[in-house]
Amino acid sequence: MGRRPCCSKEGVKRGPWTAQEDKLLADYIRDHGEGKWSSVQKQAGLKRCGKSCRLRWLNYLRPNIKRGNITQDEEDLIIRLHKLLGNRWSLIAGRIPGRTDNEIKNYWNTNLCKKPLPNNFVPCRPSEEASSDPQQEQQSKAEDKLSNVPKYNNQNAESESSEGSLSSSATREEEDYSSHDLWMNFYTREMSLSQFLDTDFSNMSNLFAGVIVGGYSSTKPMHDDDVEADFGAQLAAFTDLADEWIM
DNA sequence: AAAGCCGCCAACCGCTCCTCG
DNA sequence: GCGAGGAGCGGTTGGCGGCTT
Repeated sequence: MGRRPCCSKEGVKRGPWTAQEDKLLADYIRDHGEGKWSSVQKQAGLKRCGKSCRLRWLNYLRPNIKRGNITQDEEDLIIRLHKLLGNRWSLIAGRIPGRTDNEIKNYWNTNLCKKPLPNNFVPCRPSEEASSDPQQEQQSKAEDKLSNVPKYNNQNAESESSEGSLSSSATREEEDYSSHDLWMNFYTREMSLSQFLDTDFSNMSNLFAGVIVGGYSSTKPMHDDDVEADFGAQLAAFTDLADEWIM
């Protein structure tokens, strides 16, 4: 295949993990804690590279991991978060207690990617030509900015979920918000994060809403500098507010 | 029964980001 | 400021099991 192994050292084992290897890794992390992956190989007596150990721990051995059976609520949340964050699987996973980025990514690619989603939302990978499109480039910058949003810790995520408004049975606001109204309600805390994420952004016209809806869709107009400036300001405010979510 | 196909998912790779000296 | 090494992330691959022909 021509692929270079991630660990060039001789004697580093690859492929499926055995129960014995799992035990060695789990014991090591129990005694020494997470991190220092590069020293795991030496100190735990594993013939695995640090990256492999880290992946195995995060995706399989870590406590409180839920496996399989993605619920309808979780699926709804994944769709909404993907709408908001794009392919930021680790960010999405950070907001869904017990799920790993790898599992969510796999679930998306094998299930949700095939499902028809509302509006003009394009859930799968961005098209190749996107990078050469100025509008797409602007959006890409916006997504980069959004990627700075820090992780929403699990307790917060759970408390959000427990409010019930993230569930599929949540009652949607019938109002056709302008994005400004939406933004002011969210900003003044009259609207919770759950309600914010539950909003039907497709009814909104301006760029901010477009980015939230958009993911990788390419239908957003970009006409003049004022619109761009407004978009930038809202996006910056959004990022700042996101910082507060985890406080 | 067997061969081929397909979907799922664990694991790997390459890249970027972060930290530290 | 810069480079090296480690950590983390997203895209991709490949093995395996189930299904179809």
